[in-house]
Amino acid sequence: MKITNRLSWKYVRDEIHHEILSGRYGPGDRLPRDADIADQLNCARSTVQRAMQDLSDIGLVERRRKGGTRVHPEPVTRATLDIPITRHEVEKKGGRYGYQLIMQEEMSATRTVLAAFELTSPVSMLRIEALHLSDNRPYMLEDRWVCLDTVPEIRDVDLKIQSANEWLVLNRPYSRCDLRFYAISADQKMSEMLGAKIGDALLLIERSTWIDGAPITTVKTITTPGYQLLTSS
Amino acid sequence: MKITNRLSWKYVRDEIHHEILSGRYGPGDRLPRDADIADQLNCARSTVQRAMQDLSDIGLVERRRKGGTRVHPEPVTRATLDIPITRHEVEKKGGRYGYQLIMQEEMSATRTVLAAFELTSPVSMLRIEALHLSDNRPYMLEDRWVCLDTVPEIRDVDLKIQSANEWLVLNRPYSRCDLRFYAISADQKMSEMLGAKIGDALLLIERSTWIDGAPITTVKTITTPGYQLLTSS
DNA sequence: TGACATTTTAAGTAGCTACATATTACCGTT
DNA sequence: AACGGTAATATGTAGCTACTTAAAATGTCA
Repeated sequence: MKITNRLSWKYVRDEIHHEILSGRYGPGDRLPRDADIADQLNCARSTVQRAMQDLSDIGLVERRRKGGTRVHPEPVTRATLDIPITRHEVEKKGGRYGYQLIMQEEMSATRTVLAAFELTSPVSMLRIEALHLSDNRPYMLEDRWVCLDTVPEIRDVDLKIQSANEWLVLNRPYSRCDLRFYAISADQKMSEMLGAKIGDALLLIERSTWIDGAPITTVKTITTPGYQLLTSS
Repeated sequence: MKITNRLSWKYVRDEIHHEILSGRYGPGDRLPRDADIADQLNCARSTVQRAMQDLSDIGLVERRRKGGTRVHPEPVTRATLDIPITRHEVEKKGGRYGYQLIMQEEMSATRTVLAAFELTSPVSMLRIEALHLSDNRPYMLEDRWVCLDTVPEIRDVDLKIQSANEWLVLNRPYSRCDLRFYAISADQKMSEMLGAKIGDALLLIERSTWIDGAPITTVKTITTPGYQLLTSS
């Protein structure tokens, strides 16, 4: 049985992380050069490079050619959010998923929608309103605009059967995605749709996607009162 | 002038990404093995490995030893959020930062707070309420609990001068951070503090941090009506 | 002293080899 | 057909070398 004396780059990463956590290096402090750390830990520079890359990715350190590596002077809390397909989200929570198409209509994009896509000239779009259900109770209301120039095939999809959410995610990968979170008060229509009271505070998630610069879809999803969005890790 | 015919791993990554975006490979489909892609693109397997690692990180593909690489069958929207120190956030938006300590008191953690930390036995904590200002107007209200066992030094910090937010981020790195987003209606107190109307929908961000399993702090931040949280890019 | 060019440095990238490890695939036995 | 052990295989990790590149440090000259 050979005991591996090789170091994984994750070990090296954690070693450096701990050095920082311990207070040995504070915000703005410069760390030794990769080669020296490699020397000290008796591993290759490439291993340290990989470890440092990761620490840089999570925002803990800042690396610059010639400048060396230093602990990030303005630490940020960096979090990763996973937003799944709504059907999967409901089913993962143990609910039975349901879906209702409220309306669908071809029309020209409003100024608000154009703004979300950073466009100025008018574009023809498919506007969709739909309600996602969990165990026959309202779960999420979605107000979606799909760009017909970019995704003409959406016209051939029966949105009474399959949700635009799922069809798009499965068939139209994106290269850019902007997210926006804020709170709104339920108006008359929302409260009816979601079974909430008028004035209830609701979390709104707005998402816009592009493929190579061309707009795909922008959607506002509103969830029932009390809904919480959590980080993945 | 020598033109570099070397491929950057990012180029390889984007190449593969485009193959997926183009529809050549759909959700669940298996991609060629790294070695073959390397062959085809005339680069080293390690370059493909790096590219694939990245695609795996963003959740686009799934990789398994021997199983090969396949396009993620349940695509998720993966977003990265950066939450900066509040002072930096205000200053970046061009506001003049201000800060008021509302109250600070040593007390035992409530059940809610213990639950946030996944604890059961009582812990003594420092409870802090503070208001962050932008150009002398309310910007963010924070309701914080700091674990005195883990961070006894907080007692020596003059929280009337320096915000706990900033002191903690700069002096107490964490190894785990949970985030939670939801919407609430402004009550009497919140509306007074934030200059909002009672019932206004507000975005609440809850954040709890640990260091090697020991709780550091949990904080609820409430921002003024209309506040939006955006993804970094 | 200040502006500008040159050198030096430390990280970034790429390629190669070698070996580790987790699964899948296969085959023989019962 | 069910089971179990073995081989095959694709990705993961580590180390090495070589070269590239951005930027800091230094030196030079007006």
